[in-house]
Amino acid sequence: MGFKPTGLHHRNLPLVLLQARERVLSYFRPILNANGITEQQWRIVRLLYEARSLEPREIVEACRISSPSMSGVLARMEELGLVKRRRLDHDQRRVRVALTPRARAMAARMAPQIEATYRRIEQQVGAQFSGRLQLALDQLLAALPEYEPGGTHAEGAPASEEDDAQVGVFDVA
Amino acid sequence: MGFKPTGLHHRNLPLVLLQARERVLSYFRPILNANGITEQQWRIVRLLYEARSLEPREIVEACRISSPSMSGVLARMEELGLVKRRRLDHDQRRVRVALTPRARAMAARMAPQIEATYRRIEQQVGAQFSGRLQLALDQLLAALPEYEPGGTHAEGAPASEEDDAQVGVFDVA
DNA sequence: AACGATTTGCTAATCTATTAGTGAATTTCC
DNA sequence: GGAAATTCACTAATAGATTAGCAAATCGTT
Repeated sequence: MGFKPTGLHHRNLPLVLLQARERVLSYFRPILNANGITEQQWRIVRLLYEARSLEPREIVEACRISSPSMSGVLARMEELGLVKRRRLDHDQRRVRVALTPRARAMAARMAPQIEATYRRIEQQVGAQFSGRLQLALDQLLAALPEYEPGGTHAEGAPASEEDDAQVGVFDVA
Repeated sequence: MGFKPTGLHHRNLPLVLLQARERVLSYFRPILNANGITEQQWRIVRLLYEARSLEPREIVEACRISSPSMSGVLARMEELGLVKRRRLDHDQRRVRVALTPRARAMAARMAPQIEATYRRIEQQVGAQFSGRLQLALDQLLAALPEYEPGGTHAEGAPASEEDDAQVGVFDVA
């Protein structure tokens, strides 16, 4: 048989995750475009819509936007009148970011469209499957610590092939 | 209770997928960096390592890199001696891309490291869970068609809340 | 109080993404 | 056979990612 010995037996998991993300995102992109907002900007708007105000490093962590990028993103958003930044009194290094009333109004206007889109997606793939996928991703993030190239101390409890029945959520009948 | 009526009841699924992808990718990034190759370049190298030669539009589709980006990416890779491009005789528009021997050697050298990293990840999260997550992502991609803003014709069989038992793979006991 | 180390936000340079648009070659339809 | 539409690769402009590095403020220790 035309078997090619590439030695790569595993699928490209980061690529599959990228494909899944882009597929889902294709349903939301029209909403973002209609509101003249980028993907990253929406992640920040949505976060601040629920958290009221945060510091840049917290937004960086939650939205997975790199610190250098965040600087420019927040500057543009302030320019657009979406957020306002103010220095903290007791620590002049730090900054507090919050949505402007205009941005809050936009988020309130977008929320029902976003929710309706999630319902549409759940209709396509099944609500139960959708929920279980969410859970699976959460479990992955919980079980798989961020890898740091220099870190010699192994964190997180490794789950072996034998004892992963304790994970439980995806057990088949 | 301090309940905030934001109207956003669903988690940010694209963000969770992004977090999962970046978490997994953090394990592979050192390998890519050690070989002086970017993420996108590795996706292309890996694809061509198994497919021998492809046309740009096929690589665009498989690697989720936009067509305009692909032009620059391939030009840089050709500059670096990773790929070679040649026009097709019977159709002067089209191009055929293949790895150089040097790039094939690099891929062969990287393959065992990549595989070892997958085994390490499976040790952390459990091999069964890892396999089921792969399946879940494949099912999502199969059940959820790409959304196109102008498309009036609904494709793909929608799975309702009631009949999603047919999905089967994630059924609990 | 002062020193060094850390944290925080920022800038700079290079690469990639996104969107729009151009030109050339091919296919389709008449 | 020829015109129109489509396909394909590429270019240009703006935004974001990545890496490295910097200055200022704070913290910890002495």
